[in-house]
Amino acid sequence: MERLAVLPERERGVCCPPTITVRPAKVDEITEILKALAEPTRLRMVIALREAKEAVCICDFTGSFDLSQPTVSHHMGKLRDAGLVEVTKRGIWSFYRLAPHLSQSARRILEAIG
Amino acid sequence: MERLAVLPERERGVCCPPTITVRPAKVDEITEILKALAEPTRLRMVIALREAKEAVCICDFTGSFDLSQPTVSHHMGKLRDAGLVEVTKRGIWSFYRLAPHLSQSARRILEAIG
DNA sequence: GCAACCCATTGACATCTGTCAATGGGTCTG
DNA sequence: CAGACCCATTGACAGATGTCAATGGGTTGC
Repeated sequence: MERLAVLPERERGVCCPPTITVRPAKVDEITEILKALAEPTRLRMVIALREAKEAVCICDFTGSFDLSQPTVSHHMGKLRDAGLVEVTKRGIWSFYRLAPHLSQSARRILEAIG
Repeated sequence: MERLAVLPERERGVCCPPTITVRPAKVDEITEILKALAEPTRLRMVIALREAKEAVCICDFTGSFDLSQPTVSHHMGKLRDAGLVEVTKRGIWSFYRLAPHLSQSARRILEAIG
């Protein structure tokens, strides 16, 4: 009721394009980060890496997630493509951690989730 | 180099499942929010609504985004399904605003973007 | 050298997603 | 009432995405 009162007055055929202050490049950057995180497995991976004291290898995730190893590897690759995680190989293992130099956007989003 | 030193020691065949502290229900909730935002058009819509003083109608977005009206409506429907926006109809217009009672997760993510 | 192990890539497949044209419902003006 | 306007839904289609089996490369231990 009272809420209707604050609706703007409008005239037929006249629209009011909203002001978009964000630069298109930034929209794309944030979208890429959000796309990487908008999947349950990848979200759990990132949260786990955020909490982890040490780097985590693929076999650790393969053991705890109910997914095949290629699928786990595929998701980690997406996170890597988005620049959110970093890999270090030693011996037969690939150890992953959150990227140390994340953009401010990425850092803020990672802090906001979970 | 020095980074290798902090890699955990591992034994073949023995993996260390990472600790997942987040509840599965919360993972799903956050994933749904991120999925809704992980698209350029919807991200711009949400940012515009966040900046807007007044509610915004579909025709406003249709005018400024280079997309057909059904597509704009489709994206707004996704934001509505995710509970991020709220609609009030008056006359021939549908006015959208950010949902007034967002979950804490949603609020934190919305603050982190843009 | 050989077998076991870890991991990434490829190929294949079903599902999801973004887009538009067409349509129809609802509302206002003349 | 008739026409113009705003919007949501439907149907259709191309492209992206998540998943696994199969494969191969690289490394370690025997």
